[in-house]
Amino acid sequence: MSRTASESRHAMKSSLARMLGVLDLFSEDEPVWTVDAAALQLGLTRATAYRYVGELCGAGLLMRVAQGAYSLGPRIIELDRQIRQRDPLLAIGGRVMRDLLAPDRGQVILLCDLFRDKVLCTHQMSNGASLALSYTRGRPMPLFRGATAKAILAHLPQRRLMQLYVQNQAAVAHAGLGNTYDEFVAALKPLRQQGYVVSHAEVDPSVVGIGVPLFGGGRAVIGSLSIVFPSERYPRRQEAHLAADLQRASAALSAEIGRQAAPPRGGRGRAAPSQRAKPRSRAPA
Amino acid sequence: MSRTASESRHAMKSSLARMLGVLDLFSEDEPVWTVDAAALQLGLTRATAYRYVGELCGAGLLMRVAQGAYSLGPRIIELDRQIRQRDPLLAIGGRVMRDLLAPDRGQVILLCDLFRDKVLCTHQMSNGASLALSYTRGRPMPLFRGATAKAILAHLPQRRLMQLYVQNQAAVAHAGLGNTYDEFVAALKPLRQQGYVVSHAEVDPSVVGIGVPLFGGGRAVIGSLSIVFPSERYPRRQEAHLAADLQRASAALSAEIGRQAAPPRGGRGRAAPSQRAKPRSRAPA
DNA sequence: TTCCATTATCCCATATTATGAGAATCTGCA
DNA sequence: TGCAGATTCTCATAATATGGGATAATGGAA
Repeated sequence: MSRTASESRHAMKSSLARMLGVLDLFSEDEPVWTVDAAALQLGLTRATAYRYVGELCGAGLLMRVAQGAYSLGPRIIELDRQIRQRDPLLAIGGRVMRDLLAPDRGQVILLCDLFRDKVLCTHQMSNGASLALSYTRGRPMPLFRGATAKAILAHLPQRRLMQLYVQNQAAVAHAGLGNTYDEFVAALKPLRQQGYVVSHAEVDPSVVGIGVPLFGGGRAVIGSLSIVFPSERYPRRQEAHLAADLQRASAALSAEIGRQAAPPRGGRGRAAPSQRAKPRSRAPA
Repeated sequence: MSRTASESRHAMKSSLARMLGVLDLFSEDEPVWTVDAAALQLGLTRATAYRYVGELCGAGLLMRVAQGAYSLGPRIIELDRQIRQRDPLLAIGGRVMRDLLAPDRGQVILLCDLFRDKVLCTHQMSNGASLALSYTRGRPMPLFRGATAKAILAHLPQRRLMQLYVQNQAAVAHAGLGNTYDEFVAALKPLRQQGYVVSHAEVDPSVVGIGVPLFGGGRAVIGSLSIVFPSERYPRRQEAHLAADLQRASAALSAEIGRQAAPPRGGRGRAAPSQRAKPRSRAPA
């Protein structure tokens, strides 16, 4: 493992990753940054920090709101719209999600992604102005509480579970998922086998949720699909039915997604990438 | 200008920019991409394309939805929420925007950014379910039609106007802003001098809008603030009043933003970056 | 199950390109 | 008008991104 003499400074992330790290600085507490502050925080040179910020501004991911003041940029909003409009999951899942709203009992349908050891709600659907949930679009939630989260958790591969456990021992215990790794795994097993998870007021009081995992491509979980009721209107009798509906929806989603990916073939297959004639004008150098 | 022997391939954009270019591929028509297709489209090697996509997935800006299928990722949704929650413009402008909704006439308040020769609506505020506008949050709109757009256009620096003109001669003419550059500039002058722009059904039929520019830091326009009415409820009498209100709001916004940026000083100044004690754990190297 | 077409990762020498230090310039507020 | 801070430049150097192709994983079909 002889590394000539580099290390010392950067945690050997590629410069690409280092630059994207700038985006992580912008939090609810500190939504506006100075280039110098960012440089300091990330251990970058002033020059480099200016270069990064410059690039990111050029891409619209950052924006200069005033002299020495940068914040997240408009491109993010544009990209978000692109997702709302054409996210493949939503495109496919839209119908099935709407179907689940059928008998209106104040329920909300959530489509969530697994992201960085967190659950992130990416799409939300309801009949009207509905119950105030902690799960808001775009808000990362912990992976250990609530049906939405556990539906994912229960299907994570061993390796990942182990990592998660050692890094979140306290949270796991606090969520009642066991005081040892073995207990943790044992607690998840029935959830995985059952194929769906029901939770009562684990995240928000007076809220009941049913969640099922969502598989992308092969076997890997990429998120979950769940339905959430205000507990006083929760149709307990139909729990199994609802769960089955969710599972069916999830399966349809996974299948369809697999199909979307398919057609690199030249035939009639359409959908995917399909490099059009490429008329983009580029300086021919 | 001797450049040893590089050029030929990349349009001499930094690798950072090249990588971010991947994000631009995802459009409404093609929301899912194969790595190979992306490589082809952008003129990248397979290896490099995989590296870029890998990085972007790591940052959550992209996501692998299935084998060989990538789409925009959840981090974008998270960042968008961060903006909705804490965008400095919105944070400051929230109150003034709300005030403008006071006598409910079905109006909508728009906060837009200038972005890449387009107007991009970043925040939208209304009383209830309201008129269907072409201006949707995150949708880029042309710079030549509508009060929202022209309010920005009228205050762009000469250089920028010239560029814009040569690249959009047809659009300018079609918008009735002149058939020569001089006419174009002449058409904008009164709008700039008046300080606000009123438009009738220029973007959507039966819609009237009043827009004022928004200045960031120094003199540069960074966006616009506008109010939009269904034309049958438009209070023509109060046009001047409304415009003045908007201008006041805009001025307040600009001023406050300038303040936000200020306090790199150690004193009582708070707000901005303020590198806190920095307890973040980093390998001390 | 086995096979096949793709997708994805690895490897490593090389050159491209990002980097850092500080001077020079610009900016906007007082 | 002046000044402090913000931003851009310059350039030599080292770091590291690149590319080509071999290799390994993957998932669907037979």
